[in-house]
Amino acid sequence: MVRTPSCDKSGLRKGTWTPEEDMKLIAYVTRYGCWNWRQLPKFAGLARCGKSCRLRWMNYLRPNLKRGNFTKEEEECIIRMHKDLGNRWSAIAAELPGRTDNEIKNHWHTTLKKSSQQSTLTNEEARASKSKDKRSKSVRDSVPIPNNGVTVSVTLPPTSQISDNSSGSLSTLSSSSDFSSISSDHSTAASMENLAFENDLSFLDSFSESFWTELNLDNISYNAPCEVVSGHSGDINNGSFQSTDSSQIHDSFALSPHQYSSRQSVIVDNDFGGFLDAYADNFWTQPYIADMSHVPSELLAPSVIGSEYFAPINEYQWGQSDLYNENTSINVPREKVI
DNA sequence: AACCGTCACAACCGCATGCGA
DNA sequence: CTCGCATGCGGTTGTGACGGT
Repeated sequence: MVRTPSCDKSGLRKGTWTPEEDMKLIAYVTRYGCWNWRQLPKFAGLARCGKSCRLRWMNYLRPNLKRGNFTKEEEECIIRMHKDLGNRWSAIAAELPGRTDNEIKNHWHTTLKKSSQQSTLTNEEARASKSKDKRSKSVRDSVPIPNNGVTVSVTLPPTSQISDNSSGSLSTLSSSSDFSSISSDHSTAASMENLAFENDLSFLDSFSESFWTELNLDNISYNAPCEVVSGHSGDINNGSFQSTDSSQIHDSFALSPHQYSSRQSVIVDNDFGGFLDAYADNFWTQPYIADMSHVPSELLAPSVIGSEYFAPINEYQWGQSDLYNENTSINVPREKVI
């Protein structure tokens, strides 16, 4: 089967995203959702391939992403699940809300993998020492041998307690006998042996206390006090929005004090530094308005032709219109609420 | 100060999979 | 059933920051 290239190589930007690009993507996805990643960059005014946009959104710009250092609990979870699942990063990420598979994968390769290997070695050393101890004990039965492999007993909750959706998708180590999906590096003898030490995370203690200092950036994730706008729950991209309190969510634009007067009226604040500051502090309470001047008028949300009126986003509803269907390429995403 | 190696992270690439025409 | 498209996934690469020499 011939596959058309996902990226038209000509004229498309690659590499690091600029704040301006981020802003355009955020503005577009916030407003219209990701109805079609491939078409999206065209309408969002981005010289990127859809794949790049999707990656950027999923791995970096999504509102409920937890950024910053991994907590001890998260790392323990990753390590344990990696033992269980191997390199199935997306499955691991599913158990860690706010973390992306890419983030977990990177963290594994840069930090946890070494620690895990170190742990394996330590365990083997400990075992070797133990067996040596046994043997010598049987011979001498008196001289104590210091155990270099520090073994700290860590009681971990069973997988099912980590996340309530683990049933079915994950199996605990004890019940999992099929490691066929486990990657090669995991299926090494050492790793397989290490399976026997599933709860032995002694290596974690080799890190200094400061290592575990949590840079808790939860506040960055969306947590705006708000109320729901009827018709949708703010669910962009399959549940990206999750309010952390009992309040419900509506479009970020609905919170906006800004009223803009024309389709061509655009970026409220061209200060990208300010944009990033806003992103860090109260991102989802601040409006970002994309330059839609390049978008054909018929593709934009309804506006009153001939007037300067362009309806704020909270006047539209998600999923209420037959015109909006994420499986189609028709990109009139919302209908106006009369 | 300059160079170099390492680390962490963002982004890219190719393949797999699901789905609709 | 085949084909083509959209998206997901995991491996790999690129790059900037940082510390050591």
